[in-house]
Parts: sequence; C-alpha cells; structure tokens
Amino acid sequence: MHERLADFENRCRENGLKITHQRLEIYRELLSSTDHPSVEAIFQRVRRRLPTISIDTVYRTLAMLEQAGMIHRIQTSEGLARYESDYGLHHHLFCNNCHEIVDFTWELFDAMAPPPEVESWGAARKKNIVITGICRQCSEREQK
Amino acid sequence: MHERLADFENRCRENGLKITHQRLEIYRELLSSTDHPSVEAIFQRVRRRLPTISIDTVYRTLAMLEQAGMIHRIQTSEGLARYESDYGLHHHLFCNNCHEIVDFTWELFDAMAPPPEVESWGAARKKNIVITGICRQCSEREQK
DNA sequence: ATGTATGCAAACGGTTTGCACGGTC
DNA sequence: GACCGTGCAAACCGTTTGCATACAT
Repeated sequence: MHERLADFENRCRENGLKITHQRLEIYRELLSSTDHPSVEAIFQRVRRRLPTISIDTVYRTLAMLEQAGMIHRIQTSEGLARYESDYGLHHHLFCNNCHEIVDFTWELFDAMAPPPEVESWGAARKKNIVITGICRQCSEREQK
Repeated sequence: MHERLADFENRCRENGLKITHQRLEIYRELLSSTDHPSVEAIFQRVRRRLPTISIDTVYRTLAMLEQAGMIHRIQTSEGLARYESDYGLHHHLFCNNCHEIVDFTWELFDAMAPPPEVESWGAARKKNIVITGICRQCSEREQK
C-alpha cells in the first residue's frame, strides 16, 4: 500500500503532475476498494476525508489516473463508468440484478492464443472476459 | 432474411405487440447491418425510408427488441450503446482508434467451462470476450 | 372502437468544459 | 512567483419520460 502510494508520487513527478490531497485521496480510495466503485461512490467516500472536494475533480483525476495507466475504467451495461486500481490480470463477473462486479482469474484462458482471424484483424492489446448472470445472494433473495 | 422478418412478426403477435412500419424498418436495418450501429446511426439510416420517424421511437423500439431477445445491446467504452441482431455465438474485436466493432468466433473457448470460483459466485448466463487493440487499417494509416 | 405506438418537447443523469481563485512546486 | 489544479456553474450529450395524436388490430 505504502509502496504503491510512493509509486504514485514518482509517476506524477515523472510526468510533471502535481501531488495534491485530492489526487492522493482518490488514488488511495481506489487502492483500498474492491467493489469497482462508480464516480459518484468514489466522490462520496473521499468527501468524508476532504469535505470540500467537488465531483469535477474526481472526474478529472480519474481521467488523469487512467491515462497514466494506474487505474482502469470499466464501462458497464448500466451506462456509467466504474473504476478499479491496476491490479494484476483478471476478468469480471457482473450480476445483472445487483450490478455488483467481482474479479476472477482464469490462467488457462490467459495463456491461450486467440484464433488466427484476430491476428489478421490487427494488433490486439487486451483480451477480457465478462461473465454475466445472477450472483448467489441475489438468486437466494429471489427464492423467498 | 424473409424468414427472420416473419419470425419477427410472429414474436410480436405472441406478445401482443403491434407491427408498425417503424418497428419493421428498425429491425430490418439491424438484420442487414454488420457494423454494430449506434442509436443515432440507426436513426439516420431508417430515416431515409421513413422521413418522419423520431429518435425516441428508435430508442423505444430498440429497448423493446432487446427485451424480446431479438437484438443485443453492446455498451462500448465510448459510453454509448450499439446494437446488433441476435446472430449466433460470437465475440467482439474493438478498435480503440476508429471504434469499429468486428465479430469473431472462438469455439475452443466457447466449449470451455469457467473456473470453479465462477460456479460458486452464482448462475452464469453468458461469457463474452472483448479483445481491444488497433485494427490493421488504423495502424497502417498511422504509419504514414 | 379500443388501446398501444408514435412524435414532440421537455426532463434527466452522467460527464465535460470555461473561468477565476487557490495551492503546489 | 509561475503555473497547474480546483471548485463553481453552466453546458453538453445520450437517453428517458409525459402527453396528446395517430395508427394497428
């Protein structure tokens, strides 16, 4: 955690970006979140520590962090963006009912080369799986 | 094509939905499109044949067709929805530069069972791959 | 004749932007 | 002190919604 924050400061300095409380808190919040929060959720959480922060700054900081490759934006079927810190290769489980996003890994898949038509298409950078369905909590809740 | 339109009419009747010019033209447009058009693009194309159609109707019809399982909505990283007719199991290639979406198939993957942690998560309905990168046309264009 | 679908216009929600002030370097 | 980052407010864009009319059944 500490080393990731130090890493954050270094990356900012390298790119001539100022280290502000807002940026630190937003990045820290994403480091400690596991629920892929929306912009609004990040805003609400950071606001507890920095009561005067505005949501514009959250938007701007998230865009900046994404461009620097330190976080990832996930565009969900809900139509709003959600974020996660850049943390290892993984894929996503998405519950169509509660909209919760859960990570999972699939090393067998990661090691597979895509079919030849993909190579002839162009230069693939990332291959991600999204599995959608209904999570256990939601299906049990509906049973009742 | 004809049989798919007949199928469309049957499905409408089954669900008590009226068969209007607008609905027919929008569905026909998606059947003959391969480029996963946005709502705006569908609107512009259908407008040539039905000059008085409004974009609201396009939205409403697309929502209706999706709910009926006849088309699929794709939420892109651009933040806008794009659509395709329901046509066989496939995955998507997305060019980060021109935003073109191309289909590809990967039967080996489709036949694979997800890792056990997915089953313990809940009931998976769909598993989709999105490969992102730069398509050949775009990388050649940038070379110059 | 009934009731749903359409078109119009206005509202909506997430996101972006222009500007003057404030904070970092 | 110079300049980038912030907060405020307004604009923006894709999408949704309320309502009266038009159309399919």
